Amino acid sequence: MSAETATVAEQEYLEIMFWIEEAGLPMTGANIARAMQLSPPTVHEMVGRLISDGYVERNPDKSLTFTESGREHASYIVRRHRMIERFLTDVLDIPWDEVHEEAERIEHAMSPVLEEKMRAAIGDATTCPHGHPIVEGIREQGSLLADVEVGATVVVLRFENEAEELLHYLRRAGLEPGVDGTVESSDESSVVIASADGKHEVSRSVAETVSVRADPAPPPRAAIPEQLVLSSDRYGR
Amino acid sequence: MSAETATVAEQEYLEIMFWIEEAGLPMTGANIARAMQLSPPTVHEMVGRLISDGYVERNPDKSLTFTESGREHASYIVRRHRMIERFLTDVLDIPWDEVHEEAERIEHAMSPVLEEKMRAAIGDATTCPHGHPIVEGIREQGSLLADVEVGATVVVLRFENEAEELLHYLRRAGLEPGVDGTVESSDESSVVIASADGKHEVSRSVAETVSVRADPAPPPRAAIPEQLVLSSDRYGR
DNA sequence: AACCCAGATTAGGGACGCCTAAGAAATAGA
DNA sequence: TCTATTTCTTAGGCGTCCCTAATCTGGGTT
Repeated sequence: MSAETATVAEQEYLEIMFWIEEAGLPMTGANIARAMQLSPPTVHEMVGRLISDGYVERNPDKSLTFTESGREHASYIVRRHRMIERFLTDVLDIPWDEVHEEAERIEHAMSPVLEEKMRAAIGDATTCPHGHPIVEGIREQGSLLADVEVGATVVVLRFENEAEELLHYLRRAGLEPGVDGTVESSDESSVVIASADGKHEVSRSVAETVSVRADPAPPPRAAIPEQLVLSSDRYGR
Repeated sequence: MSAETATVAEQEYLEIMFWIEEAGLPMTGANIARAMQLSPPTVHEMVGRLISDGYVERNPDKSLTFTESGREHASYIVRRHRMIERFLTDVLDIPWDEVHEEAERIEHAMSPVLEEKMRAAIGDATTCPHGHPIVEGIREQGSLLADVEVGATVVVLRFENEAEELLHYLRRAGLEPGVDGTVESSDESSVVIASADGKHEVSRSVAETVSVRADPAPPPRAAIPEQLVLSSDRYGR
């Protein structure tokens, strides 16, 4: 219950936890450890600090919940991260599949003045280059590309997983937020979107990390898929 | 003799040491401690690391000297710092008396890609906003404003001390690199430059931290003044 | 010669963030 | 229900970077 300001490491935890919550995954130590590639004891220790700093609470079932303050902090940090990504692509012309880790590093070294100037420089952009909202409350739910039936028209909303390897793959496939077209095929191995600038094929597992606006829209998924899972012990963001 | 890359802290030491050397002050533990506002034992310990990493050597008289590699590293870091300052003023429109500390923070969090893009964004600028060279070998020696005789014409080359408080003072006085005029008066308490846009008055002690091109030029100083000293136990940069 | 001083060095800690090893608890399968 | 797997937690460490207290050293002072 102290902390004038969260440390850099604390901010990184809050950021990851916000992603986990947003993705609908259970906010647990194990999931944080996987997402951050850290050992469970390390995460356990840090979660303890986050609790004593009043950002997080432990539920009876051991899962974690943000406090009011914690969610606000986390949300602010994540939105700032996205704003920086937008700055890096729009102002500095860095490819959108390379900005996530860059933003990760510089976001903890910026003064409020620099942040303000960056915001001014990106104009009225409201999403990060991967389609996530910079401002609150404008997130369109959408559907997962993997669930859309053949023949439906789709518009790519965003990429739910920002692991750089995945983004490289998506960029090579020619997909990015805003791309629109028709689902030409969809089977166990891959999904193909046909759009004005050609066909875009991605593996089915990757299609589970791409949110789209679809018409007709598929029925909502009963259970949220583990969109973030890169492998059994590795999540992306 | 290891270190694939210097740690953030090591880089900060190398940076300060480069400034100290450039200013002609003896490179000693005591001076580093004063410049960085750290305790002598802390500095001693880190200097030990810099030595074992091959950046620095200890002379018989206890003073320090860069190795070839050390000076290269330090020079690179300092020039990158100045490039970032230029980026912050020219691209993001941050006042030049606020960019030093900002650059200090973000310079250690940038990838080579970001660095390249920043360089591209500043165009052909060759100095930082305080007049220091971004590229090697273009440093004009100049004279200290405090030494220039009344009536001489002067062009401000650079500010030798980048302590933010000093920069604020200089900015309020309307001085910045490139300003030209005539020394209107110079006494124990202050120096006044008259230029097209009005008169600029600075205290004599501050005038000892301002390098100018003067005509006629004063004779070179026998001993270099402690341009960096802010107070007995505090140096600026 | 006894002294004083700045600077260098040694000794002993501390906070933070990370780890491995190993035990405890809970959940899921068979 | 009983075991197997996963998750949580405790214990004990490590590296980096910082600190205070105290001692050592090489010059100058008086």
